[in-house]
Amino acid sequence: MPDTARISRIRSGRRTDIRQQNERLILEAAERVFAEAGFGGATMQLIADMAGLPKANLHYYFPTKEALYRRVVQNIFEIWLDAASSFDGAAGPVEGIGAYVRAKMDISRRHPHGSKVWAAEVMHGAPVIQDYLETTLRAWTEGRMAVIQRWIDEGKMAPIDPRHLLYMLWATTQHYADFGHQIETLNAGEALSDRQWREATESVTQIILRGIGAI
Amino acid sequence: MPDTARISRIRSGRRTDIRQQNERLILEAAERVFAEAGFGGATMQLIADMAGLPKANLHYYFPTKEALYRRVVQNIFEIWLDAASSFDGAAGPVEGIGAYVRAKMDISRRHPHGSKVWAAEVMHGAPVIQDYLETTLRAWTEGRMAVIQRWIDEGKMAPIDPRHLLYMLWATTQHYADFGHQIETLNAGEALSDRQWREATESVTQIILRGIGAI
DNA sequence: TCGCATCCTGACCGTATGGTCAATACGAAG
DNA sequence: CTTCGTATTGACCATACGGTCAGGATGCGA
Repeated sequence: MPDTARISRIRSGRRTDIRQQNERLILEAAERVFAEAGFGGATMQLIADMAGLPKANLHYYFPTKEALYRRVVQNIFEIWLDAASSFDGAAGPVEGIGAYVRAKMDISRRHPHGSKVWAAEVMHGAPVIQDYLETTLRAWTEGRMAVIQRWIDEGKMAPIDPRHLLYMLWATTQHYADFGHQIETLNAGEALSDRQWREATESVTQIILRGIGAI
Repeated sequence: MPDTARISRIRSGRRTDIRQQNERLILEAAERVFAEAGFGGATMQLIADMAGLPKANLHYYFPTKEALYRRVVQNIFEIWLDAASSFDGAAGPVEGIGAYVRAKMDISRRHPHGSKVWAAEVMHGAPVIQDYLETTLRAWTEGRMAVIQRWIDEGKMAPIDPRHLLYMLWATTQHYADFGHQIETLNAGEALSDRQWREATESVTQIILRGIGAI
């Protein structure tokens, strides 16, 4: 029924806007609350207050707390996977890994809440995204490991175990989001400035690129 | 009243054993449950079941859930600080950082639950250990930064920002505990073997030591 | 055996939370 | 103005949870 579909889409143009806007509002609030309180510590009431909506309205858009949480985790996972593009099409480790570190540090700065939700989800045994780990993430990882191995074979870097290099990249970049509070405390209670973020990115990139013998 | 104190200590020798044993039992169960479910998701009932004690008994030894949680976090913090000794008295970065990485990887393997509880606590804004961060951790960090800076001045390693090097050490080593489930999933669902732990430690050590120009 | 401190625990309570629902408001189309 | 699908919301409910408490068990010293 292309007709009714089109009509419905046209007719509900305004309504669709409301739906999208409210869903976005709720998802942003949820991301923050889940990150700061954890799944168990987060309450629908708190998310509702932060989104400026009555609690019952949340259940109109998301049937359960778990469904809302699931969407938040999925959103993060997609953002996170997008950074993969920085890795691809690079001639060697200096460009590829350099770009990847920069992209991931950028995500840590722009989506600290999302990174924390992801970290907590994995720490709890990945109850809702286990299948993603086993399919998408595993495939992604194997693909990049192959790329790194090729660089090694081509003599563009030292013979490092690609797996542990990837873990190191993830750990180091995500640390600036997940442990942002600790870093801030050790920075005299101040959030990192633009300059400090640049220095952090630079330090990480330098140590790793030199560490794998690409410089 | 040293007399009564001594008498009491002697008389309750057996009782003290019971107390210590039960507290340890509860703390171990709590560490596991807090790590797997988070503070909000953990229930006293679940901890009690895992410890093999009735719930009311938990409240006999620990007045509140928060008090129990606080003890768990403090325990981890102490274990974690002990790894500092590996850092001290080292002639240079190869010995010092090498030993530190080995010690921290060992902690990640032996106390994965503790590491996760610590990570979650920091991610939530360190509600119960903020003062530790501002005092003990800050002092510890500044001390090690000075050591690293000295090594740099002595030409034993490249001029890396000591702060970001420390963050990198923490991030990388703790990743093997905090994201252990993800690592396991990417390892065909198998926990890392002795050999794989050794390889991981070796990879991390190699990349970092080469990355800071100490090799 | 008795007294006493420690330890144990089933039953209970107040509260907070996720979720439901019926009633209502809204707004576009005809 | 009427109709109808969508969006809104206050009131409500069942449940689960942290915490309490009174009564009892245990075991050691005198």
